[in-house]
Amino acid sequence: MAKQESLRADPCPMARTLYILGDRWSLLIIRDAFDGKRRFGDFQRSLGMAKNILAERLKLLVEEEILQMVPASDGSTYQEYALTRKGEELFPIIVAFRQWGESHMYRKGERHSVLVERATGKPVKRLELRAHDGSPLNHGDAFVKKLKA
Amino acid sequence: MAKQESLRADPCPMARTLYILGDRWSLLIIRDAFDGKRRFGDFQRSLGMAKNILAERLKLLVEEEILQMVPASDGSTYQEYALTRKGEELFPIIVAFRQWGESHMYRKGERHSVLVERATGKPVKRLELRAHDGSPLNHGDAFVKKLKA
DNA sequence: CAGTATCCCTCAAGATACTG
DNA sequence: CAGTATCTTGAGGGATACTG
Repeated sequence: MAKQESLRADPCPMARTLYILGDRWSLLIIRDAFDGKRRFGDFQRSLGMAKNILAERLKLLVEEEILQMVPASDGSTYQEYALTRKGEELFPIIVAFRQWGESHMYRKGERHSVLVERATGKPVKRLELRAHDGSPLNHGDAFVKKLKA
Repeated sequence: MAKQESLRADPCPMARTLYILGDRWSLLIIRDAFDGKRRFGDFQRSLGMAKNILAERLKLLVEEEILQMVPASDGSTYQEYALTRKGEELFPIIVAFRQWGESHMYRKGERHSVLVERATGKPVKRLELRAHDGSPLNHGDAFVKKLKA
């Protein structure tokens, strides 16, 4: 058990999403999933977190249909955790975090990993939001429209 | 006090970012900031969180130069919290969360708020990642390239 | 109004042992 | 190997009183 239930029913989409992802581990698990990890032990060794906590998080992520359990790709009897379509759609969140971190969380000269295009080997371009007319959409150019329940 | 120091020096940009944003409140504060809120009391009433916790979070966000304190826009003696450039660049993260939440955290028919373009009034388009050749970049098309320290 | 100072408590997280 | 079960700890968070 865990996780602040009040967020779950919040009217704001961000708050609801934070019910699942608003902690120190979930996004790192998902990062690892995008990185190709699928086995309980892979996550556990990669993240160095306690097994019961990992199990709890994985359970929530499966319940929320971000991960699904599938038969192991090798012949073994175990299950693996694979991203669902819903989980794959978290990719922009992961990339947004990565890119912001790359830009702002390193001292000059300090090296870090980079996300590159598989096809070209070039660093991935910045996530950009474009308006309907094709121009860049900045934060001042959008606002939240409240809808009545 | 608070916040897991180990993440702060992690080699992964995502992990470092989670040192600041990986909790249930920080991103909601920033969402409110994008929504135009600037005063301590605004945040406090909007989020309904304890004042000491809010003060703690605001302090970290100022230390990390995501918010800065500026003189109040009205004549009052108080300070306000404004997004820095670094803070404004969190916009894609906020939008990515919002859009994913809108797509996946509501039952069919359940209404929610929408982000619209100020100029056109149309809903903001999906954040998309494009490759250097202009084609859509999906999660399988990119990978993390490790750099040696 | 915008915080700070205390006190308290829950729960997220860790450690470890155990099981199919 | 992939978890579950237990126990413990500490930090994240809440409530409230106080201050410039």
